[in-house]
Amino acid sequence: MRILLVEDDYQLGESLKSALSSENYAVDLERDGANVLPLLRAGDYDLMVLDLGLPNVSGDEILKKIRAADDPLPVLVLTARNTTEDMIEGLDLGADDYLTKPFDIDELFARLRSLHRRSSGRARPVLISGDVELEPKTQVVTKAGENVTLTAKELSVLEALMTNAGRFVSKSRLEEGMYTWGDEIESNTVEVYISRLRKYFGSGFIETLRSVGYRVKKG
Amino acid sequence: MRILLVEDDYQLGESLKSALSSENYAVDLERDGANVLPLLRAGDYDLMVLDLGLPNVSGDEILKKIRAADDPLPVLVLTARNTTEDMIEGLDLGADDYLTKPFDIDELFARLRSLHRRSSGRARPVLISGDVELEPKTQVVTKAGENVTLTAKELSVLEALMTNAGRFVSKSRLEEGMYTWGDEIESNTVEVYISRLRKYFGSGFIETLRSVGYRVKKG
DNA sequence: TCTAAAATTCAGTTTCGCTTAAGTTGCTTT
DNA sequence: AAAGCAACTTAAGCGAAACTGAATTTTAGA
Repeated sequence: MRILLVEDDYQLGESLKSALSSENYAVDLERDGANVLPLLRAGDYDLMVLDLGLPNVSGDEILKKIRAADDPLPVLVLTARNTTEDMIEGLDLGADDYLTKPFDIDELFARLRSLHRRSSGRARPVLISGDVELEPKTQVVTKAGENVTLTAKELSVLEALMTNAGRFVSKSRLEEGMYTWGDEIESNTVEVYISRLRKYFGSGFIETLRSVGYRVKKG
Repeated sequence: MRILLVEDDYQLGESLKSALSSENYAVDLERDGANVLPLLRAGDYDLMVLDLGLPNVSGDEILKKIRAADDPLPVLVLTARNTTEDMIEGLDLGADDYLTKPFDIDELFARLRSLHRRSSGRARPVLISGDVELEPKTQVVTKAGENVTLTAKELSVLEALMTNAGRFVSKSRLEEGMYTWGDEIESNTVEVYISRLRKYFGSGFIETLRSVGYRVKKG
């Protein structure tokens, strides 16, 4: 799950980033509003968290442009303002949700989960492939009803595969879900995790297509 | 997937080329800006990566001309400049994306994927020929509803045929989709893959026209 | 700070897709 | 009808890609 976090305050930005990372999001932190649109164009983000109080380009501007371009990216807006008027204005601009500082970090998490659920095809709380089930919200995984405990990265790979059940997911795509850009990794980490997942779920669970990617079967 | 890589720096050019090749792109590397337009005219490229700091003809010029000619080719610009102004100027000239040196190779990959998805996502839902369907984005192929798993090169040939359904596609055209120019291979590889595809989809699926090429029927 | 678990790297092994090559089939032309 | 050429098919070797167990490094929690 990739998030673009746009926040100019250094302190807040870094701490939000690490909090989100520990919730298992892949986070890119951007401080300069002017870079946001190019980043979005390139980035394949699932969500954006946008501070409205930016220098250079205002958050409002960014939002307007995104929506003008018909980009359906879910956006959660952060702001210091807190009057009802401001809030309504923000939502009218195309924000999907709104949070006023100071806020509770867990509330942010909850809202992000909800946003994501809403955007990624509504009522599908549980991912299923064969006898393996994954509940994204609680990150609980079961095989044939039995609980399986996975580590964060194992989950990240599994989730990427299962949300794309039936389709091949490339190695680099899987890496994207695990890492923030610039974490340059020159290794076979993905392969290792694929190997681990097969140990948990059986060797037939994940199919390999050489030099294309991996997939799990649908349903 | 064919990419035209325009980069005058020898070192960088070569290493980018090999990196892109290993990501399964067919890459042509051009060092001289003056050759770019003729190449584009001939080349059938899906993407272009353009360094702005070229000798002879400047990258800006090239971009301008391409857009003036209404060529919708997705272009990613590379440059050493990195001020916001330059970036915006680049985008205004018609670049679809922008990356400043030094950059992370994985970021480049991500951006290219995204570029391609955007440009091809526009008008290429599913390719259909008879009871065979191919979803280019996900690389999923079905015959009469049944899933068929193809290898990377098999897919490459099939995709080329199906995007040109109803028309004959020459052998060398099919090779282009699989290889980088200069790899000029004197062999019957294409024939081998045609043979394989017929095994999967029936001998009537692909029609041969001697010394012209192959085609699948439209719709 | 220390320790255990997780993440990552490394290296040896295995697998499988690509290519080649050689023999066969089947058009086409004289 | 025969020759010549293009396409078809099959099978095998090679090499790149993937797999996996274990060692090493990093991280997070006590």
